[in-house]
Amino acid sequence: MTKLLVTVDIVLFTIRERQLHVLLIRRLALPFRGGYALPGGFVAENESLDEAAARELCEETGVKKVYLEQLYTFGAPGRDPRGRVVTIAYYALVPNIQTLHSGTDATDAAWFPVDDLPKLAFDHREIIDYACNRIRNKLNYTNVGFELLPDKFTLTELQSVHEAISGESLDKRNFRRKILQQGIVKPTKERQSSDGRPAQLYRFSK
Amino acid sequence: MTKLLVTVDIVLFTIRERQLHVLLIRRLALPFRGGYALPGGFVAENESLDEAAARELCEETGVKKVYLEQLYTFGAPGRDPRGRVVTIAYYALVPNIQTLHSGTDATDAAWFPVDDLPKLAFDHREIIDYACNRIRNKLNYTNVGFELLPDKFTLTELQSVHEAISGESLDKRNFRRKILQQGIVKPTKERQSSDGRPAQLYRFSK
DNA sequence: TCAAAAGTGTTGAAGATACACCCATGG
DNA sequence: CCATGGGTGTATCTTCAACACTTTTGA
Repeated sequence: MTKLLVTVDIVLFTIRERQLHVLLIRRLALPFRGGYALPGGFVAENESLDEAAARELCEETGVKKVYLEQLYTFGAPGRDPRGRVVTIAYYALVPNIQTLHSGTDATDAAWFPVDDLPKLAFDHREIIDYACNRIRNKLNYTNVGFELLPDKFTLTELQSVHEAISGESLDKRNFRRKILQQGIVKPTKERQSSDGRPAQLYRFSK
Repeated sequence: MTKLLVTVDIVLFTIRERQLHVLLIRRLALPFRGGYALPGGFVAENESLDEAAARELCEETGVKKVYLEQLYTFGAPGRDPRGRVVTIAYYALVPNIQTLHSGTDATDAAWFPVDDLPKLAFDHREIIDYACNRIRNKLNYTNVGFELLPDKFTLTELQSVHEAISGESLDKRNFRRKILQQGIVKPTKERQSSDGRPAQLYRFSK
């Protein structure tokens, strides 16, 4: 009946410059002071795990109302030098536009591409790897990609999200046919102009 | 930095009479004394979560060396009347032959078909439902079915495992073709006699 | 008129599904 | 010889993969 320290850690993903990025914060406190780590913290006595994850994410990054899902629980005895700490890992998805208000706990919060990460505190590297695998698999059987895009988006942007996550490039025609056949997006009346021909903007239709 | 009680609970599956069953134990202690619950118990200070799950499963049911995989972590504040308890749920698979040595903690350990469960303690019903969904999904992209069979088995037995888990009946010829094409089983030199024509025994080839 | 990205169909291969009869054994 | 479960092939449909040119806009 020993009690243990219980934390939540969150792998927050976004897409920037066609690459999958995760948010890391610089630690102010020991251990690993000055090192990079995932946002997270201790679970309070009277909150659910999901609530704790949402609260910590908001406190440390200012990010609210995001797609948040439990990932896996890590509890190897040696994973935290302070003692026995069990952490319930979550992952979260946000579109790129969100601005990051650094909260009180964390100093610098910064985005890193998942295939160019700095040295990480604790077992957070392992947690990120696990999250990357999960999101890759999830892409194959769900429409999780929309959580990484703004309300309105072009099909090319959606394709680019899929490519960033899977790491493989897709055929434009096959991709568009598949998405449109599924009927999970509907066109808006707007178009997006950039460099060449303006693109139709779509919206996710649940 | 409050410490919480941390437990593991294990959903142990097997197939009996062409139906998916789970193992439940009758509780000796309060709360829910005399009620049915999943095997499980507190995580000790110096063991990993996987170790805790394997240990508790062995202590309460005598079952060793099984397929064991972490499922999900349940931690709603009101889920245990004794106070705040976070549980890391696991699921495990065993062939039917295993005999159950009731350990010291548990009295009656008994198998129940998953679609005819008694009233359960805590949120264990929710945990079992979650585990059933996981194993059903897992069947589609892995060879998890073999864990529920003895070393040697017939293709009809394997098919029956798939049918018990998915709840749908499969075409014999299509099923056999798919399994044999995958090359994941190899025939042994033995056959199994029962009522009609003896069946070829196969072995799983990693 | 040029550069840049959007948009659009067809064909072939592979995989999934539906379907019915003969075979080997024990009693 | 009969009951019981084991074992086998084919035709069709659906799904996935490969592949290149025309269109619209802004500069």
